[in-house]
Amino acid sequence: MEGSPPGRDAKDALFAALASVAKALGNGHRTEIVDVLAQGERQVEEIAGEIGQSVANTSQHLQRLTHAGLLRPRRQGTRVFYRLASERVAELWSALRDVATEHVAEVEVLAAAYLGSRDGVEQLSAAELAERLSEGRVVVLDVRPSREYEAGHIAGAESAPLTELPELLDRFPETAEFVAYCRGPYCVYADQAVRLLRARGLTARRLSTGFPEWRRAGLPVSLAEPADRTKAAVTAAAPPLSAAERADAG
Amino acid sequence: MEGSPPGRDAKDALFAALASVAKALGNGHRTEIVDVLAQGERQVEEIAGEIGQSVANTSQHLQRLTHAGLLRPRRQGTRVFYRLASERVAELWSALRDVATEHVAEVEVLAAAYLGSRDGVEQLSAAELAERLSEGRVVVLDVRPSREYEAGHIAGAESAPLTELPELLDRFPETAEFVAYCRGPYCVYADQAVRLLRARGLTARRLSTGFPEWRRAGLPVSLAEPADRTKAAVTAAAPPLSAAERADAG
DNA sequence: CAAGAAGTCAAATGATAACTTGAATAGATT
DNA sequence: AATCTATTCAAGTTATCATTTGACTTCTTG
Repeated sequence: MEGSPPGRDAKDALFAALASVAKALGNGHRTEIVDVLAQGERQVEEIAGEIGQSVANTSQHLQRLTHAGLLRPRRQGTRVFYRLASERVAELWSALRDVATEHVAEVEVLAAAYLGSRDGVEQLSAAELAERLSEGRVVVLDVRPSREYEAGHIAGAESAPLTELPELLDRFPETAEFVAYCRGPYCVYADQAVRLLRARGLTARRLSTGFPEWRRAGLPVSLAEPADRTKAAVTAAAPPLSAAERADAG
Repeated sequence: MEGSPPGRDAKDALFAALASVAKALGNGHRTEIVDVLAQGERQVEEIAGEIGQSVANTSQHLQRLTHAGLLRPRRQGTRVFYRLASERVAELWSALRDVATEHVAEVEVLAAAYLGSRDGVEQLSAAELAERLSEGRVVVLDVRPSREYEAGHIAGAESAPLTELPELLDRFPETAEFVAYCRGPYCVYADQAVRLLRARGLTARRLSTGFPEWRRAGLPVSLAEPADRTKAAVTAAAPPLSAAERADAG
């Protein structure tokens, strides 16, 4: 081997640092964490429940994500709330997910295995939904846990967590055109909601993406007051999601 | 531990598959490869030279990137040309780089160590350059190796590889406003060109990003004919970059 | 068909990652 | 101060990764 050109070590170090961010995302549990945190901040135990891992292990994953610059923790008493470091982290996650969807054939198979057959689950793009919404022609159902709805939702959407969905249906005319959405393209709630509605003979589709993508696209939303201090206190006072609520969420 | 909720394994498998793409980018040499291939296709030995690694090792990295869906190889005789699987892969790389730049403090330090002091190297955004360019007020210098210029460059730019830059300067008026660009924000060529020009008392700045970002922004470019077959033959017939040309490129 | 060139494969080694378990903080509550 | 709770730290095990070396395959050229 001939001698390395000058700057080789510095260049390697620079690119290794750039790659460190990808490394942090290079684990299924950690991508799941980012996906959850794209909906809003969470404390360690809640995240552990979402990803089905021990608290200790989850804590280590959270540390790695934090050191990689992807998360920003916030202490409050004995609790630590984690959130994405910025909106661009959510954009990075979307870009990653889209490339994987487009170029990794395996993803399609695994998505079908997780979400169930998508035969009867017709999709709708954000642009299409925005148009129909402005014409008042649809009933939009946010099927995420109610806490996520409260933190922010598509303007005009109704909160309809899956468990409560059947009882809520009386409110709407049978001829309504329903659109369900949840956390993102690989969130099961929306698929399940559409299947439930269609099984009752109603017209229903799902938004192809989720709330974070909708908001980033600059489409109309209703957000919780950005008064962080007081809002944070309220959030902390609320009970964490029950095991039933968070189990198997996507 | 209580039993896992149904769908947990399937969900883990799905997110692991999504994370596999990040894993592929989670190595400095592989991010360097992606950065190089964002300029156009290359054969294995050239890539090995660019990243300063053995051909065998480079080949393995290329395999990993390919299996992750990020690259698409093309055989031609005994040679194998690698290219990015799609434009979105380049977008993913940009998103990753931007998040790292924004949130990893270390990057700034390492960039300074690699690129040298940026005190005298003023930057210019793509939007600013586009405006000045349309008014004909600047001389735009593409300081990448000439082969990359030929594959595609900013409309109106002159090819000025660093080694030839000094001799080319006679062509331009001393009062000209120079803007240099190369592969991306962490490409050394542009910084070196700006320092060289300024040392001669000329007015020079660098484009803050690089050619791939310019093209993706939809700004005006000159591209080699997209007649892939014939063009590929021509490219293959051309000699690979010399060690001097590719050494220390960024 | 033999020789050469470009890539890939396979085995071996040292380094890093993921998860579990049990202990240690740090702030809240009594 | 003593106790409780949420989170983090530390150690240990098994698995995966990066790199080198040398052999192997495949296509081209004489």
